[in-house]
Amino acid sequence: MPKVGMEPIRKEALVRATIHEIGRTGSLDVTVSQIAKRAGMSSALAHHYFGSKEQIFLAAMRHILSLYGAEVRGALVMAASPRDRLRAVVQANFSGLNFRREVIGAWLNFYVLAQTVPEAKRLLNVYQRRLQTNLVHDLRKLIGPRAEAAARGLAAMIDGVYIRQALRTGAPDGAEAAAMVLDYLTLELEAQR
Amino acid sequence: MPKVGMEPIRKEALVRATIHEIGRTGSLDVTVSQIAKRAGMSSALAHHYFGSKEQIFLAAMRHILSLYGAEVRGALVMAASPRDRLRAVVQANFSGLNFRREVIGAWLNFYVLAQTVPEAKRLLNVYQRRLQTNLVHDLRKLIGPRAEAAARGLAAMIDGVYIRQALRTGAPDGAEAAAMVLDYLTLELEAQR
Amino acid sequence: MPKVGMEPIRKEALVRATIHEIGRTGSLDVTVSQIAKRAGMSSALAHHYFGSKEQIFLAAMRHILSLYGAEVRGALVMAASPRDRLRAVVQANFSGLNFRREVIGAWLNFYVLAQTVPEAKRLLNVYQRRLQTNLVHDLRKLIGPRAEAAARGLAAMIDGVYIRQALRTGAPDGAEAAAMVLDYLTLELEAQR
Amino acid sequence: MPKVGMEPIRKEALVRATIHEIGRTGSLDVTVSQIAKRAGMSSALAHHYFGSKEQIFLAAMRHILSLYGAEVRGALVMAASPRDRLRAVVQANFSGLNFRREVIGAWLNFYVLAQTVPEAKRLLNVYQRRLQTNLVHDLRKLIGPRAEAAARGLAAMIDGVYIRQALRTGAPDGAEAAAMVLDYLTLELEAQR
DNA sequence: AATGAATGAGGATTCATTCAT
DNA sequence: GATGAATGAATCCTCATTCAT
Repeated sequence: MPKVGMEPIRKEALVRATIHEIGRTGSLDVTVSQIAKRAGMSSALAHHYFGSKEQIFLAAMRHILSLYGAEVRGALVMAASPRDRLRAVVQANFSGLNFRREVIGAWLNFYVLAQTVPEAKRLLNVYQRRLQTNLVHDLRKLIGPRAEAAARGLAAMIDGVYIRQALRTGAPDGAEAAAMVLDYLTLELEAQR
Repeated sequence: MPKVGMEPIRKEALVRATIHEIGRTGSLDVTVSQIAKRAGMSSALAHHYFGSKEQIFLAAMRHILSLYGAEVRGALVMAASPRDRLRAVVQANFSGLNFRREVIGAWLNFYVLAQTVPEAKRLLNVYQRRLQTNLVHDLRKLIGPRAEAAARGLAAMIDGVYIRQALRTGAPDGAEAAAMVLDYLTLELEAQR
Repeated sequence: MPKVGMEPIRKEALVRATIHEIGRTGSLDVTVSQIAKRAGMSSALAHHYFGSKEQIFLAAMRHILSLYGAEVRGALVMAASPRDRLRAVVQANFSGLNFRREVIGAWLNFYVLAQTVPEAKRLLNVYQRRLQTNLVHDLRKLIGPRAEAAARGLAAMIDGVYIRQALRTGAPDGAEAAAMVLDYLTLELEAQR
Repeated sequence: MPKVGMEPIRKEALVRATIHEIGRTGSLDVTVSQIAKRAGMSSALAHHYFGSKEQIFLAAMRHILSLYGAEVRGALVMAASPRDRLRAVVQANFSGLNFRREVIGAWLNFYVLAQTVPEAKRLLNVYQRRLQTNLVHDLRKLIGPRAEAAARGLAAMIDGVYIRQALRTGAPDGAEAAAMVLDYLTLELEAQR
């Protein structure tokens, strides 16, 4: 019987290494060899499992989006009121495994990848739509017809905070970042129209 | 007689071509040859004038930032009250030569370039600081100590709108984009604290 | 109990698959994996049985040459006169399992293989000598000293017909091919010198 | 003014080197680096001029076919009667720059190339059609309706002689090869039907 | 000023082959 | 007997950059 069951282990190692390398260099100009080396294997094996560099990148994206989704879902189970849920969603963007230096760097580069690779674009669109849906769902109960516009504003600010963090030096401060968006959320909720 | 005074002409052609190509491909993976070809010259000449690909990119960045600055200044001369000035600054981000498809694509990629090239990072920081200064200057008169935070929020949303536009298909709608940020500005100004 | 006696079965499957793949692609640029996959096993097993890709190719050659030899011998048992025997030999080249598309493609590539691999060259030389011997044996009885030259001419034409068929599209027409060589044979036999 | 006019020189050097290398190794498994090295340049330059390995191969094929065509045309100008012209065409196949070891090796491999590359197939078809036309043109005057079949036989034998020569060791003997085909030609011309 | 010529360095990808189980 | 795992060694091709003219 062959040595078996390595595939998921190797793939995960490669995905981690990819995120790490993209985050470290801040760029998609990462070689498969670099990634493979960091993951402790030959570049040939990386190709064996993923077929191409593009697929490796996409797997890394899916991983990040999946972590993100889990974080959001995790935050939501604890929230009761619409107000709490909104705050939870916002905070999930800046907590846990999400708002780490390397993930932020990777995220920025995925936006670039999406300019070229249709599947990357699709994945980002899925992410955006989910966020929008999540926000609108609760906003509507609180501010009615203005929910859509407010959700777009919140989503834009979240993305903006991410991209700006990519320029900063030093460790990201998730609390500070969340506070900024939460302030905006409060304004929207308290606006009297 | 030798051709004289070609340098600024050539350089400008290269800068334009660079922005165009980055915008077109949505990526920094643009070859010097592509750029030079579009600018109507050989890649050797491009190197002759700029020395390296990195310098070409930086010149393109400076060009975009300079266009941006001019647009903002132009908008400010017509504005009288702090409120008008704030609206003018916001709108300048989404009007004229700024909020075009190719410029948006280039902008996104400059954030990536800044991860690797210190001078690019410096340039983006200058841009951010100016925007912040501009906003705070007038916000302070209207909302006092909350000016700093509000300015950061506005700047983040502006960047977020840019990055999100990069994912969209079709021509950018500057008016719609500006409206989103102006709504947020209004909220900040009307907040009662 | 271990599976026994698999070796000949596996080997034959590999040989068939090799001929098929070489014929299909019309080239020796066939990977061991492709061959093994078609033969329903892993490429590791292919190596286990044959030791190297070269040995797989050589086994395929031997297989084809052996089919060829059987076809010729089979044709000869039914022939009585020298004239009949000559016609039988010629026809055997273009009948049965020989003049099939994939075998023709493989044959052409074996000539290429023979340029590099001595054993392949040796095998093709054996084939050529046998054909020559067969033809001369009967030709001598009919046309005496001109037998050698005529045999060389016939053999050359046979090979030429093969190589030309490799360029054609569509199914090979063995009857037509045989007729061409038989016409030439008739000329040699009827020549009056 | 730039250093200029190298292109045809480089291209020709590459074509020669390609034929040499294919002939030497007897295979298409020749690397661009090998070819470029023999042609006295970097592999990058080879790509610069030809774009791809396939194009280099095709250029080599065209070169050989063009030499071949020139040889045939050269032989025809001196021939007067149909009989002379036929002999001239046959002999041209085995004289001059054609029936050299390396060219023969290349020729064989072009048949293999034609299995994969459509343009290579087209080129070989052109060659075959021209030869056929040449032969039929004069044969018809001498043997009427049998011309077509006889031309096919002659062409097949010529190709067969080539492929068989590829197996031999030592320098090709053009005279001997031509004699074999000329004998067959004589038979066709003298056949009484 | 301008460019064709030229290359070194590198990168994705492939594949025959070996190994551990 | 059988195979998934694993890799070293290639190979094609690209590209920023330099140079001679």
